[in-house]
Amino acid sequence: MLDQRLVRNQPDTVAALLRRRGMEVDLSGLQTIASRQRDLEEHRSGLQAEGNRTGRAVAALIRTGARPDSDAVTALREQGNAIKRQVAQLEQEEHQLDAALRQQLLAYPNLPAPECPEGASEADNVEIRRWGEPRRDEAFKQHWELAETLGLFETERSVRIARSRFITLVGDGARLERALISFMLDLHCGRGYREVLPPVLVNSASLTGSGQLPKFAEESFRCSDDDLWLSPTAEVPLTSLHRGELIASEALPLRYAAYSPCFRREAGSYGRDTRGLIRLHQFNKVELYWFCHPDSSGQAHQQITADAEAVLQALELPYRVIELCTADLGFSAARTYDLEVWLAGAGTYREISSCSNCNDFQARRSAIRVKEGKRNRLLHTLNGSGLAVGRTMAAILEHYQQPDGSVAIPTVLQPYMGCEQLRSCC
RNA sequence: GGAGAGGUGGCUGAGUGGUUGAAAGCGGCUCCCUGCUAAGGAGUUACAGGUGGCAACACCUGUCGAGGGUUCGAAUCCCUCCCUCUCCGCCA
Repeated sequence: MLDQRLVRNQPDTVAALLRRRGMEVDLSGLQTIASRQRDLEEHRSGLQAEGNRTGRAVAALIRTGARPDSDAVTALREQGNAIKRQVAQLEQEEHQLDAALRQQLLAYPNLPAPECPEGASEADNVEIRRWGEPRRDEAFKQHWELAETLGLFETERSVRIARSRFITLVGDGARLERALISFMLDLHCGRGYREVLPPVLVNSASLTGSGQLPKFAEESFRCSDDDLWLSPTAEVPLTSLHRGELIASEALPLRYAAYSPCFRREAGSYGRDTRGLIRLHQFNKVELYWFCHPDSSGQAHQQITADAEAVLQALELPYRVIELCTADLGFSAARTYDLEVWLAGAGTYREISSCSNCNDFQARRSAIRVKEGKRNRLLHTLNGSGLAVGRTMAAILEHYQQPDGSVAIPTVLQPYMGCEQLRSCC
């Protein structure tokens, strides 16, 4: 959520920053509401002060022996009633303004960081670095072809169970998925992250706190009887893990690694990535999440990205790091690095992780602050996939495929798999 | 799901209509004292919004689970909701 003080005092600055994201907005209406709300609050609290004085005057009179039904007391009571009526009227208007203000503020995305490269579309994203050597061979198969030979998942039968864009992993496929999850969690926990296994159903307040609501309701599956939603990413429960809290600065940074299944409607992606593990309504992900001091989130962003890269490096999968330009930033992010893994079969780099600094955007929505001496400040939050598990499996299958149709298991995964390669079993 | 109990500051826990934003204790912080340690003494210690000030800070309003209501005045009375605990039932 944007800082309403910033909107009130410097609407032009805010509008200019939103313009960098490609949004043409007129904030004058919002500013008017914010200013009126403040004026109203000032007026109302002054009246309430007067009412409080009236109440104290009654108490003083009664204490000094005046009868409760005496003229002096009656007069004060009427005065109190008159004030109360005025306050009630002002409060009603103020509540309406509060609600309108919050509703509008919640709909605006985060402001891009100054370092975020300007751009008009994803074509303007900037490649930062590459790691590893992509394997290129026209004969390479795509991961779903390999998976079919190896018997790793069921496609048609998954439609029977749920519907399209759901997958059922079986045999070595199921085992490989589980191995990847364990491996990623072990790696991150060894590097200082605390493991979390969060609820998969989350309430509306949690989705609002991390930025999915109110704008992106159509992207999530909803259990409408209960004000619960299937979480689209562990970022949602992790943000709300500390929602409403005031945290001692010595406790920061808090770093969490959470495995969770993720559920997304993928509205508007009909026909894209219809085969394989790339785009599903349900997928597994290990998510990294930081609550950090507002002065150190820039550094933290480099670190969380490096932590996600560590997974790809350990698996020896070639990838590149892309910095998203202002036009391609997610709603809550001020700055984002995407990791794109090389898919040898598809012959292309595909997003496998997104590491974002959300600065105080989610912290303001979720009221998460740090206590620093006498002062309280909103802290900063960062999130990064470490990694999307299904896409990691796809990359492994394509990168480690052998001419004989088998797939080698990366060395670090072998203890988790109990084998060195996947072969057609049946 | 049924029956009961309860939600007060960082924590424990008083408080049933009038300077109670809240006793007391613990914890934290500052200072003093004592070779060190232990112990002791004094003070201080909630959050949000707003106004003024360069600032330290001062002042106003709100907040005792949330939202309504009664009253000149509510932590305290009434209503609704949420949550926690205990017992029973059900269940992996």
